[in-house]
Amino acid sequence: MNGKIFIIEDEPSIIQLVQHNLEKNGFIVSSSVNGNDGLKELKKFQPDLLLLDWMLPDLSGIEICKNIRKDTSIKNLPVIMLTAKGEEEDKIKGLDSGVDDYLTKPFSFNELMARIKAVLRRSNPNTVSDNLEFEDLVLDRIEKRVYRDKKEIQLGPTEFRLLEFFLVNPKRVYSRDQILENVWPNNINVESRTIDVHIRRLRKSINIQNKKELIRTVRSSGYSLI
Amino acid sequence: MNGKIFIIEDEPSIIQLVQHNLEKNGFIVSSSVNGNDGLKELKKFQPDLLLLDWMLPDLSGIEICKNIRKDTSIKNLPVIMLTAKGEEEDKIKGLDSGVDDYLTKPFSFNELMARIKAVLRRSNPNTVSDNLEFEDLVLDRIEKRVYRDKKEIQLGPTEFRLLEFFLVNPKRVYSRDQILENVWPNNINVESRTIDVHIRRLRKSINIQNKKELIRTVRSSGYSLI
DNA sequence: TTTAAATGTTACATTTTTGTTACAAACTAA
DNA sequence: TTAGTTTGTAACAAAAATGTAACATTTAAA
Repeated sequence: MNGKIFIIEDEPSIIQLVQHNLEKNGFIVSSSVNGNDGLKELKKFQPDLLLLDWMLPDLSGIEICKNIRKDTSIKNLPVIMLTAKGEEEDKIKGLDSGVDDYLTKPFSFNELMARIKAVLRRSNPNTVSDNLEFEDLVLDRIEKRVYRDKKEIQLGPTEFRLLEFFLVNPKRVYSRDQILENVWPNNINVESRTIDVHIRRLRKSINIQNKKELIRTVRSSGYSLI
Repeated sequence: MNGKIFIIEDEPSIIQLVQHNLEKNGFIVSSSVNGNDGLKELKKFQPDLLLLDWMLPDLSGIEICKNIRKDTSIKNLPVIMLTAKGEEEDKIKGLDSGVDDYLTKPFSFNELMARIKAVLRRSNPNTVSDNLEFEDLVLDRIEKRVYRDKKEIQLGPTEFRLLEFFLVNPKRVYSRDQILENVWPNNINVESRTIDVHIRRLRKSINIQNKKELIRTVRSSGYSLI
């Protein structure tokens, strides 16, 4: 699970509890204790979902939600409203203001988590593309493509995995053993010299004229990107 | 407000109440009192949303929902679960099975209405057109037809599901395992080699002269549209 | 400068993966 | 039923990827 969640809620204890648990679940979380600041920071933070308290010192959650639905840049932001108001008419008012889901306090974190997942599943069906980039090199894990200087490069499977591995920590130097462990299927035995050959093939593939060499050899240590 | 809603619920009094009120609100409604019939009629009816009871004489609502999420032709159908089970763990189990929202009986019609609107607001913008398109390829899910370059193409059932699956995320590369999971009926075992043959058949079918190949082979990874 | 170790480069046999065809079994509609 | 589709798999062909050996070059230390 990954994604960014923003919280607008004036009670610090709730923020703390929710934020801590969300982070434990792999989310990146930011928050604000009032409506006006919240709206501003929200736009900077670009969350995938908003947890919104109804009762706030300045704006009400309802007003905030209506604002969001009118603002083209964040119009489709999924919102879950958290509130002590459990009356039927409150729920209806809340949902009618454009909220995606509605949860009455006190709530269990597990139910909140389940609802967050349900809402994200619906609104974020296409996982965001996760590309690995370094200088003018781009590796698209979804489409399995690699570009240098915006032009596509054809790599063999091992070259691809090798490059993918390096791109996670570009400048880090990896020993041949580390490369073997991470790039080759488990329990397979190849000589360490084999790596050199694949490095050579990868070099050949990603090299283009008038561009600097991207793979650095560190004598007696291994290789890294640079 | 318009749209089609299907109800699977074994208690006639609830069906009657909900159906009547929904129709008063401009929805077209159809229903079924058990799971197996419900699933079949559902596909014919092509609703925009499903109201699903948890406890049914044959299948449970949870099972139905899981079935829906695995069936490519109705995978994205929004589901609201109606149930007497109000315990926290039930809610979580329900939401985790792929349900979009969860409402405990007894509920007011107005709250149901508000939740229906909230779910439709979220899910409908993406589902506007039931056609999947990519370049000059068009797949009509309602009429089950496929066109290339505006001319109709005849596909076998598996070819159709395969193409439908690829068209949801055209450029994404899928492994044979992923394809198997999503395109073949559940709990069926076919060899991964079988996919290759169906890919070949699909290629043959959608290929026309002077047009580029649409299916890309990514060696040791799988296939994608391109 | 000399020497040994490390790394670069190339070629090639082997293995793996994929394409293609054919065929029998399962399924469907008339 | 029967005739026609659809489906899964086997078998072989073709293509691509892989590992290793052999030799060349570079590097760093003596």
